[in-house]
Amino acid sequence: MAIKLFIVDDHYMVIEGIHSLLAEEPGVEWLGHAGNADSCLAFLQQQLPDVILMDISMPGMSGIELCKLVREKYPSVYIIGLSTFNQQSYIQKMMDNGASGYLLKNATKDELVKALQTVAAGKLYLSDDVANVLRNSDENAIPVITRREKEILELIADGMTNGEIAAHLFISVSTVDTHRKNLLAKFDSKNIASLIKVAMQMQLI
Amino acid sequence: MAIKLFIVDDHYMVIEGIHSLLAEEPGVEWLGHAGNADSCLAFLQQQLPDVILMDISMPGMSGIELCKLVREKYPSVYIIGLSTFNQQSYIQKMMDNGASGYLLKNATKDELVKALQTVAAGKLYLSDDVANVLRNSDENAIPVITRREKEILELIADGMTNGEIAAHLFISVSTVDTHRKNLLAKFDSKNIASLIKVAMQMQLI
DNA sequence: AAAAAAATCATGTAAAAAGGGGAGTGCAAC
DNA sequence: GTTGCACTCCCCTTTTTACATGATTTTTTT
Repeated sequence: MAIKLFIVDDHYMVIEGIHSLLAEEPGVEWLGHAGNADSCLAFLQQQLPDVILMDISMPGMSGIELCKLVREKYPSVYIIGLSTFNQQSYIQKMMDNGASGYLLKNATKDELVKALQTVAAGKLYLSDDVANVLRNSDENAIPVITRREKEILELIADGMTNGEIAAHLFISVSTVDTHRKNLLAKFDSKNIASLIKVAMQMQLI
Repeated sequence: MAIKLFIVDDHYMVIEGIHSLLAEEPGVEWLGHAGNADSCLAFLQQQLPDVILMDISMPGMSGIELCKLVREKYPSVYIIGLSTFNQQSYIQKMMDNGASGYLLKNATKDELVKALQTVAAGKLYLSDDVANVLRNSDENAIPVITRREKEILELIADGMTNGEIAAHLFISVSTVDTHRKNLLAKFDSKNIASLIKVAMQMQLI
């Protein structure tokens, strides 16, 4: 039986490219595409594909969030993340949210077909590039930070001092200082400059 | 006469998408594609297209640099920048380096064709989205920083203190402090945290 | 209900950055 | 041949951060 495929990507050229690549492929049935999360969710109420190819960066709700939502509502639908760069932060979040695979947009037709078949069979598919990034993720693992810490991290990045943040959140300067210290420790940074740099590289800001 | 088109993009799916979109288009002649800057330059020694669609982010030499090189060597070849996001930093650099247009990868077929025709006629093409980003670039203009300032900015982002930077560059702490102050002024930031954030958003680090 | 994690607050010292000023040198463009 | 710019250096004051150490309360998880 053919694999029923749906695509969510806001880049028309990519959709057209995949469509064209798979047009001659007998084992794949093209159900359609969506340009954003809402269209995708609307489509799923009508019809369920076997596999969704999902871009991680989209306007509005990101693929990361959409992936979680879809997997909760429709556990039978497998998801393959799709993006241009292999940053561990993205891949990690996508896999944590229930994706079954991850493809880079420079993948070949063979990789694409293999990924679809592997994932449709209920297995995980990661290209070599992507797997390597995840393998080295021990050293570059994204620190687990709390809601409050993230909130304060963002205020710091906006240029606010401890005093300003304290006033803004109606808490004491000491508390802000503690959060700041915990952030530095979690990111293994010795000052705010490198903290901000690393946090931004990890897409946390 | 048909527009002779060449594409440089490391994303196979995008090349395939554009190829598919333009397959039925009579006014466009598909010369081929390259996956990186070197292949592109090699191709140009054999044959000159009228227009190159060029991805700005590629492994090895970026589209920004390649654009400059191609325009210097082959002024008759017009270039359209191509990327997934419309960040003023990218667009600006591309246009500064002689590009004749800029397309987002979510462009429609109509936009694509129009861009090709406009650019092939020697005019500039910017989609509305892109033009708006450039129009608002007065407020968000990228500060002009000197070589030394950039060097010091990067060391700051790596977590070094003024003293450490001074020792590293064999200059006095006062000098580093001056550069630091000038950086804060140029970026209109009141502390290093926001400086690093803004500089990273502008792709300067 | 107990255990674990998160959020809150405090005191104190030392180090670094922010903010203000002024000033000399070398180099390239006009 | 002077104007402008980049780079260099110094002094001073105030503010903010970094580091150490300890503790209470609230929330979440098991």
